Amino acid sequence: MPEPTDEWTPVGIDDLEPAAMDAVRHPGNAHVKAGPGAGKSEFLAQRAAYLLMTGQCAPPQRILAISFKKDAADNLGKRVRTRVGPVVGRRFVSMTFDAFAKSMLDRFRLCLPPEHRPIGNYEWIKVPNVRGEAVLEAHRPAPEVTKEAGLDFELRVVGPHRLNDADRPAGHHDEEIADWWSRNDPVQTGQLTFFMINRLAELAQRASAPLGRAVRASFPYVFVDEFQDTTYAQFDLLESLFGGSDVVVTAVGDEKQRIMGWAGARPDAFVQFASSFGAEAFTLRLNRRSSTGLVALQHVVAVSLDSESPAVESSSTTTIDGDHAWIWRFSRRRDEAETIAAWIRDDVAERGTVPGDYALLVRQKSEQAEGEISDAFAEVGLRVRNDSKDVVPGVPLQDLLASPLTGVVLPLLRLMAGARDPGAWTAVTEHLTWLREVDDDVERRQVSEDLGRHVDRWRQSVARCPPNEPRARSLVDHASDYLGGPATFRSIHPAYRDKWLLDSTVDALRHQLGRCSSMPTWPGVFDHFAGRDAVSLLTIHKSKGLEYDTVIMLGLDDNTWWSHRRDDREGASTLFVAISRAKQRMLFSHAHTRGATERVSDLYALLHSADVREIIQ
DNA sequence: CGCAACTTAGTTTTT
DNA sequence: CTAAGTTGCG
Repeated sequence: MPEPTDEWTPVGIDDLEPAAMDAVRHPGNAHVKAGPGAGKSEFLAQRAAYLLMTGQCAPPQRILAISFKKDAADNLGKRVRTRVGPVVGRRFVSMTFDAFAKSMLDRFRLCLPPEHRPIGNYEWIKVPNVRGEAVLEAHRPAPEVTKEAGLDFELRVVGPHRLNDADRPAGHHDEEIADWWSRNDPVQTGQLTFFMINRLAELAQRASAPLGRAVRASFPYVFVDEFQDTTYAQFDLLESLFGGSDVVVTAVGDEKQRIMGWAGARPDAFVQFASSFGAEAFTLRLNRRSSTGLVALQHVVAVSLDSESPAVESSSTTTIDGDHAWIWRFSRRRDEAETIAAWIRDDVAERGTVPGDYALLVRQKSEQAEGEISDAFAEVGLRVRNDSKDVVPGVPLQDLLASPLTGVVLPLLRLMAGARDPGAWTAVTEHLTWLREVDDDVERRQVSEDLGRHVDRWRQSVARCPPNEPRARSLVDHASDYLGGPATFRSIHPAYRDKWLLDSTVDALRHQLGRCSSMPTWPGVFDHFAGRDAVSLLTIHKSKGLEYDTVIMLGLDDNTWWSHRRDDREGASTLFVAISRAKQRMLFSHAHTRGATERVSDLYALLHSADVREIIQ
């Protein structure tokens, strides 16, 4: 392996802050603490570029990048490909934790001892067949702890424990845990939850040393994003596979953004990682996203979460006049929706922004919020787009837009519609040069010319017909054929080896483009599809990792925050995630008919202490 | 059968 | 907390 080199410079960007530069070149395990806007994905992309392009990670070795959500995994893969190109980019494998665990189980199922070996075509189920009540009833005469009942039993009681762990000291829940596994026996039922898949994957690699060696040999470098949200099962899988080995693990995250505790995230993931992987700590201190005023607001909330929270410097410029944050008080929800809609309309007109620069964040039930506000928005000519809604079953719009398929089909369609878009041109030619295994300039020019001819021919024909649904749908097939068809996508993107995912994504693309075909012009159809013409509506959880010019948080009230307790750190973290999505402006909206502000008064106090003023309508 | 009383999920991942 | 679903009584 080549020695780490000092001569390397970042690819495609001007520079990285010194701590990021050090972490990029760090030869061992590292945990990188990066607050909002610190450029986590750029850091990971640069580290990937460094490892892949300096030969530290030489073919056929690959980098494994693990994220929690599909859109995050896709976006990271995309970022790396823009930095290292599509050919080298193929050695960067970006997938979700669950997809990784599932691929391990599917490949190495036969390594499991027979009593734990599920059938090959097992079925994935959302919740276990036998819930906690049945187990508790059998083992505790009077089940006193209701918190552990129901679905929480899998999460909280069984969750932290490895399967068949001989080294584990005996504990008082052992019999209950064994009972839960036997009642939900995947061998008998052929039905597995993702938790079970994770635990079985971990057991499979523990049961077979060659399995672990095979994975470690192909992936000498591993990235884990959003590490603060790692569950016990996920942590154990990482530790069993990579702990104490030659594999270099880079964990990135921000403890202040840990908002998945209720879903089983272990609160001490970073501390555990530091101790069992001997990881060195790096802290990024720049915020490239938010203006100085918003960074100051974020810092107040950050300090309430962690009194040692370091000062962060903003490297973004302020583009607005007046307040960067305020609390808006309304009596009725209708007033709230109408005032916000009119305000966005005026702000767009005044500042030359687009509706896509604005996001409405809710804590839960985005569909319900959509029903409550979309009429008021329509009245001022604004559309609201619910990113979490499924386009076709299993494919939310958020995932469709981030998908690699959309990433190349949409640029091609834009070119066909007559766009002069260098970014779109690059995306398509890179796909084609990879597809045709082109590596010299003459052939590259031929690919370009062929694309030019093709795009022209299309402009002469279909582009002259007005958009309608059948035309829009057939365009997707046409573009996909020109790009090499489904087989190509399957060979380029490991995720599409799953036939269901590829088929559903193509279907979703057809469907969504069909829906957008009511626009009068083709460029209009594609803009509408990309969603820049609509205000986004999403939950705070789904907004993690995203950014908007202006963020409006709806419903900071007792009813929406029913589970909030004073000084609950997860509540403050949720607020922190919401606030830190905003680049220029952060608004908090409260409608009195939705609930009081007693229970959440500590959160209001926090905002007041950061000099956020109230405007009473 | 119909209604009242009671319980549970909500914020995520995943085919 | 609310909304939706389940149980059980008359």
